Amino acid sequence: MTRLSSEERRAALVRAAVRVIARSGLASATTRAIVAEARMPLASFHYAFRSRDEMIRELVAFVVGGEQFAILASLRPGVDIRSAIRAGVQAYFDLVASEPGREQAMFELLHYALRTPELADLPPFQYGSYRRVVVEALLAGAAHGGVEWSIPVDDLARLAVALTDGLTLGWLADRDDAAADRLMDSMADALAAFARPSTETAPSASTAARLEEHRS
Amino acid sequence: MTRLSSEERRAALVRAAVRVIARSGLASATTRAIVAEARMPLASFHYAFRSRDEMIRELVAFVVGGEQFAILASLRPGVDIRSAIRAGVQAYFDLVASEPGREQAMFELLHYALRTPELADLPPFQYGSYRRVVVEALLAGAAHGGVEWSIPVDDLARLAVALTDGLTLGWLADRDDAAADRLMDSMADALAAFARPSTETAPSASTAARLEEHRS
DNA sequence: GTCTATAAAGTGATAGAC
DNA sequence: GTCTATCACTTTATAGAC
Repeated sequence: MTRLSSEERRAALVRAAVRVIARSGLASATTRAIVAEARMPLASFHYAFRSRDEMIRELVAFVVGGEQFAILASLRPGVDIRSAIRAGVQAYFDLVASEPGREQAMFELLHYALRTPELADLPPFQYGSYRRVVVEALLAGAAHGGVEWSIPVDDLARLAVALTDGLTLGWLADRDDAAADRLMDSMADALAAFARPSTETAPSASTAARLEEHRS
Repeated sequence: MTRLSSEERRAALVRAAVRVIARSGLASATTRAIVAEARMPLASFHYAFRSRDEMIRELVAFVVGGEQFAILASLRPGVDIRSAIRAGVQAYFDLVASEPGREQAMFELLHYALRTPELADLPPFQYGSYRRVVVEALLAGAAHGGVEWSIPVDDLARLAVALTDGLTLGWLADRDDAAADRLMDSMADALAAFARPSTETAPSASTAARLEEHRS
């Protein structure tokens, strides 16, 4: 093994931890369970990480960064904004339904971080990251649909994230697929109600302006 | 002490556990921490409860039952439905903001129950209970405001619960009061959009009919 | 450098003295 | 009935053999 294995070991432990947490919950993700999943001896854990919390910090950054392509990948140009939103929400929900443990893990990590002072910076990072993805999707959707948003896109993103969180929690609680389907219809209606026909002749210029505004 | 103290002890331990969980999280709510909070010897815990999970089961029923008066108490007859919704959401949020640990505790209990097969019936009970309260509030609000809902009230309640869950999680993550305020405006707009002028001449009759329908 | 073996501090649950 | 004392086990983290 080369010296590079130190960095690789950290990554392997993080990936193993993600699997353990998704399968059995954060409380079951002991250092023993993680090294067993990664097929390593116990001491390797503290060889790679100073503490369990240090690994969790790296794990959150890893998972939050990776989770966000599904929605963006579901964007389809040329459809009306209500359909685009409905499809995007469906894509997110399909991801949740196909791997519920993964989404449960994200919530468990949030609540653990909220209770751990050393990890206090993770929740704002996690939700800031969610909103940034949704802002991009909303701007792209508006541009494709020839509409503009009647409230600041940051505020609309907050609403959309709140809705998806609520959708997820409600479905995790009772696993009612039909109810989730109806809820997604309502979500699409509610969000699309904030769209109005674009006043700009060049939609892309409007989009660029909002992007600039968002960067401030 | 009379024989009644057995029942009282259970209640005292549950109340102590609620305080410990709200203050320090579910993971810190060990049997030792709970009996210390209740000023009891350790053995009293297993004298009152067969196991820690048995107490958590009783705790969830206790807290879910008690949490629900704030929204209903905020109902004000005679105002338009959008204002009524906005005020109800604000009342809920004020409760969350005044005691964030309590709401965090509800989420932690949900996720713990989702990971504990013996407690699998608690999440549906918890969210069913939330929705039942919101259904009542929505029906009362519609009756007072002279409107009716354009989608089944059960579905609208699901949307409302999703929104409040998302509002709570987002605020817990970054504690942005101003953003929460704007989000509550959007929530009220979104929910009020599902109201339309009542077609019935007697709103109370319509309300009674829907209540009957809901009981089926 | 790597890992076995162990330390030190918790945990839920009980046996047995009062 | 009540509670002290303790069991059996698990946890994170590390010392020290290889």
